[in-house]
Amino acid sequence: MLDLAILGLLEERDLHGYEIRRQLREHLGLLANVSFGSIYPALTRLEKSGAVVATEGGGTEAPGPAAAPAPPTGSLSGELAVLRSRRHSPARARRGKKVYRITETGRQLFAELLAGGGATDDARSFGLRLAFARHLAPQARLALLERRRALLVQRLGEAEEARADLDVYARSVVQHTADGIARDISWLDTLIASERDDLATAGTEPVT
Amino acid sequence: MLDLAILGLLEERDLHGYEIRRQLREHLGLLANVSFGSIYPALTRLEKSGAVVATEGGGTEAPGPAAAPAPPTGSLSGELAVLRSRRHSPARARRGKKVYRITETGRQLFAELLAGGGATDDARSFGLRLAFARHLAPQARLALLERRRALLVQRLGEAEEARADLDVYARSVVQHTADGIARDISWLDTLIASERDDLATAGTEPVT
DNA sequence: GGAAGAGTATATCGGTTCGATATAGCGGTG
DNA sequence: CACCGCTATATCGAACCGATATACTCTTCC
Repeated sequence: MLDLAILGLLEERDLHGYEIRRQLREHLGLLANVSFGSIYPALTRLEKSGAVVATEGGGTEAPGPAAAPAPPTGSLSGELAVLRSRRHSPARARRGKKVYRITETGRQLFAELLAGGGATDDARSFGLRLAFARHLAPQARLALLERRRALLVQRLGEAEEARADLDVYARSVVQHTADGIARDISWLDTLIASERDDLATAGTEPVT
Repeated sequence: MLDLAILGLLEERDLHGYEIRRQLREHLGLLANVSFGSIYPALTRLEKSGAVVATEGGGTEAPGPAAAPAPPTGSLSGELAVLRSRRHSPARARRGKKVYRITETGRQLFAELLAGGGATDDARSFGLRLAFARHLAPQARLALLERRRALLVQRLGEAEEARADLDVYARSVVQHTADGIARDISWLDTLIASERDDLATAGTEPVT
C-alpha cells in the first residue's frame, strides 16, 4: 500500500510524482524503495478516486536544486495563481509538471489506511504505518503496535511448531528469520512501553 | 522468484501444487508464504517452458529413472496422500491431481536461478537461494554470500547518508530497519567464515 | 557558443505476485 | 445422511516492479 505513503507525504506539502519518489527513497529508503512504475499509476488511481487533485503546475518557482514545489501557505490563492499563470502563459511550464494536493476525502482515506483499514500483514505496510504514526491518536497508536506484536508472536509460534528436517543452510535461514522476528517483538515491546508511559503521564499529570 | 522454490522442491521429489504450497509454508513459512494464486500460474509457466512435466493422476509410478514419487523414509503427508489416493481410487486420481516432475531443462534453470541468474535483490530471493545452497558448488556458495554482503553494506551506507529530520516514529522505524541490516551482515559474516573454513580444510586435509 | 551529459519529470508495458473467490471430490462426525 | 472441513485446481482483478520511452532543463567542457 503505497497509497498510504503518498498520502502521508501529501499531508505535509503538495508534491509531484518525482519528488514523492525522492522523498521516499531519501527518508525511508530501506523501507519503501518505490519505482515510478508504481508511483504514477498510484497517483492516477488516487486522483480518480478523489483522494488527491492535480494542478498542472508550470510554476515559475525558484529553480534551485532543492526546489520544493510547495506553494505559499495561502493555499487557495496559490492554486488560483497557478491556474491563471498557466492560462496566460501557455506553452512553457516545463512539460506539464503535475503537482498533487490532498483532499478531504484523501485525508479520510489516509486516516483509515493508517489505522489498519485495508489491513495487509506485511512488514512494509506496518513500517509505513508506524512511520506516520504521529498522525494517529495515542490509543490508536498503541492498538497498532499491539496488533502487530500479537501477529508476530503468532507467526513465531507457528514457525516453531515445524522446525524439521532441514539441512544446514535452510535451517540457518529459517533460524535467522525467526531471530529477526523475536527481535522485532522486543523492539515493539519497548515502543509499547513507551506509549503506555506517555499515556499514563499524560493522564496523571495534565499540567507540567 | 518462486520458480526457484518450486524447482528446488521438485528436485527432491515429484509433487503437486497443493503439496508444494504446504511444504513451503511448513518448512519456509517465514520466508515464503506463497498463495495458490502464485503457485498455479507458476506451474503452468514452468510447464510451458519445459522445465517441468505434469503427469495426470496418482498411479503409474517410476517409468523414468530414479524419480519415484514416494521414498519410504519420509513419513511426509505428500507420501501419504499419494498412497491413499492410489489405494482408494486406482485409476482416476481424485479430480485430476497433477503431479509435476522436474526435467533436465528444469534442473538447468534451477542451477541458473540459484547461482543468481535473474538477479532480484530482495531479501526473499536471497533467502530462498541460500535455503537451497546445498545444491551449489562451494565457491558459488561463497560468491552468493559475498555478493549479498556487499549489497547490504552498500545499502546501509546509503541509508546512513540521509538520516534526517524525521519524527520519533519514523526515526525509530528507520533505525530498527538499519539495525536489522547490520545484523544480517554479521550473520553473513559468520556464514562466510564457515564457508571459508570448509574450503580451507577441504583443501589442506583432503582425507579425514 | 554549442555539443554532450546529467538531472528532472511523466508515462506505459509486460510480467509476477497476492488475496479473494469458485468449484468439486473426499472423509469423518453428530 | 447431511453437513463440515480438508484436499485440490483454477481464475480474476489489482498492485507492484523493472525496463523502457520521451522530452525538457541545466551545467560543463571544449
